[in-house]
Amino acid sequence: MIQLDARDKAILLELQQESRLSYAEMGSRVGLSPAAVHDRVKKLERKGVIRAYKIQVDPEALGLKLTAFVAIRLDNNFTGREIQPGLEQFHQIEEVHSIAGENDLLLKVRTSDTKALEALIYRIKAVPGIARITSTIVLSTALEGRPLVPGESDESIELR
Amino acid sequence: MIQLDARDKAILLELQQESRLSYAEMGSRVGLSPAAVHDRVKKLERKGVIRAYKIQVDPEALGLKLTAFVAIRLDNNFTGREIQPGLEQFHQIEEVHSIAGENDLLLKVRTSDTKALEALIYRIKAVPGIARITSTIVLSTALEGRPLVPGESDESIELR
DNA sequence: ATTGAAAGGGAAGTGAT
DNA sequence: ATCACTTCCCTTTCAAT
Repeated sequence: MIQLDARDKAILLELQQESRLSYAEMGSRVGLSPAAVHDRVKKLERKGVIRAYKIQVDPEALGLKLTAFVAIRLDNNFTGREIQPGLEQFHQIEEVHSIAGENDLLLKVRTSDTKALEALIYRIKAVPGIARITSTIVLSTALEGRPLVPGESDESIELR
Repeated sequence: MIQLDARDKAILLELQQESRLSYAEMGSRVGLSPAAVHDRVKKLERKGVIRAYKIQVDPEALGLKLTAFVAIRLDNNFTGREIQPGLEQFHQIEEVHSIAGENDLLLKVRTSDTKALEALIYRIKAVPGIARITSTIVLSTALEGRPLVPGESDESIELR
């Protein structure tokens, strides 16, 4: 695993919230010179810790007023890996997770409305290997896109 | 709702994948001058279509090797809104959705391992109003952080 | 990791179509 | 509303210490 010191973590935390900060501004926040911050950021990019620079868009502004989680159970002779290409074609699918439990896949999807969700579900059902679909509609989203905080190796010691 | 033309959508699609593009580069991609792109981006920021500029971090690099979805059922006399402040304190919670169905809330959480997840679940259980927790562990993630594509108002016509 | 210098890009204003 | 151009200033980038 990659070693990150407190300053790397501080930099990552800042950039997860506002990636357009100048190196000077970042430097004064974490206590480093602009060039030093620059070096660290470039290293984090090279190591793949920073995967991409993106914008977060308001889904509603794009007309995507409905979010849903779609759980999929596969036929016994299919794997998630085989199904995946058939799912990628649907741009409404934002995430695809392989999961443990009753179902095999969990998708996060966004559509304009229930009608579009219905259409999407029918098309997903047509993908070979899919046995059952269970959809859960999101009524509202309280938190989303929170910055990831590095896992402390001793988070569990508070269990007693 | 905000009106977005084809060029706005093209700009948003590009920025969702790479937000550090120069206005010159963006302009040549969508067929506009740098200044025109600049104007549009600023407008999209002002309208709130662009919510934030962020980096996407590799969770594993931060030691977050476990992702899970935690479904919560509330006691009948509690609402999701009342519970939310009690959940925000846990930085391991990346998303909180209020949902329809058997459960009331669906959380996306990230921890370093199963032990840390166990500790988190116990602490969530201590939040007043929470009746039952059902956790689903993510085995692998095939897709995540896909760009949102504007919802076409006629997506459902393919249903027949 | 800091300093300093050079190159590039962003922001804002202008006038014109 | 877009374009082409110009200006200034900040930022990025890379060299050297």
